[in-house]
Amino acid sequence: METRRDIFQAIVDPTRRAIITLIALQAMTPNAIAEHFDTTRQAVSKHLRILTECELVTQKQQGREIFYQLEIDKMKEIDQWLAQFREIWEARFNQLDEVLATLKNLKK
Amino acid sequence: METRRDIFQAIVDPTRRAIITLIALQAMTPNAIAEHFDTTRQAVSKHLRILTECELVTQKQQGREIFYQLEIDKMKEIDQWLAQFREIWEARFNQLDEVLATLKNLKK
DNA sequence: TATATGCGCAACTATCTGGTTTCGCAAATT
DNA sequence: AATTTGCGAAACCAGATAGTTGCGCATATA
Repeated sequence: METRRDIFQAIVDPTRRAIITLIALQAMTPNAIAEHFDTTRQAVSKHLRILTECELVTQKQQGREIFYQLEIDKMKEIDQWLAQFREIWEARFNQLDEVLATLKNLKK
Repeated sequence: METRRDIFQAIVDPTRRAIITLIALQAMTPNAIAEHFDTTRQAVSKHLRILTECELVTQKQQGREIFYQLEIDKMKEIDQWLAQFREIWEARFNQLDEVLATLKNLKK
């Protein structure tokens, strides 16, 4: 198996998804994050390391505290992967639209 | 750790993502899918089982062959999760827009 | 009927995962 | 200067993951 980190690896864990949502709007310290979960700071620290390796998160030191911040643009990579399926949704939607238009014309 | 299957679990594996893309447009048999990868049919079968458990894939028997089809609507769940971040992107885009408008007015 | 083919399931294995506890370092507080 | 606080890194562990091989069953072909 590959051991390389990618964005999908980052979001597979439910705790990690919750962390991402938590820090989406404001940077937080590991301790502050850990308070939101039933787990230790060290466990959160490990999640943050993985998120950092995926470049989904950056840190800025402030005294002895480290604030972790979401690099939200990185989330767009998932959006880009989804694009291929969105095309299919839209194609089907248009097909349905045509069917409805045809039915409408037949009624005339 | 949870053992429950969710859509994120389905897409974390690169082979599984490739399978999803492969069968997005037309249903395929395990053998046909396996031909596209450097792995055995049994391994593909295991992936298909996981995808089925996630309700991302359905099967239809045709003689001794089983065709696996993507339930593309299920992919929308990822899209829904992404929506919260898309809101942030758009909010920032609008902020930028305002800044540009302000600059424009100052020039007048 | 005998043989081919397509398939899922079970057993086994190496590796990855997410968690814990323990530790040491640096910054803040006393 | 001594203690407390915030943090990451390392060692360890149970469980999950993705792959393999071997098997039995059902359908198609000879």
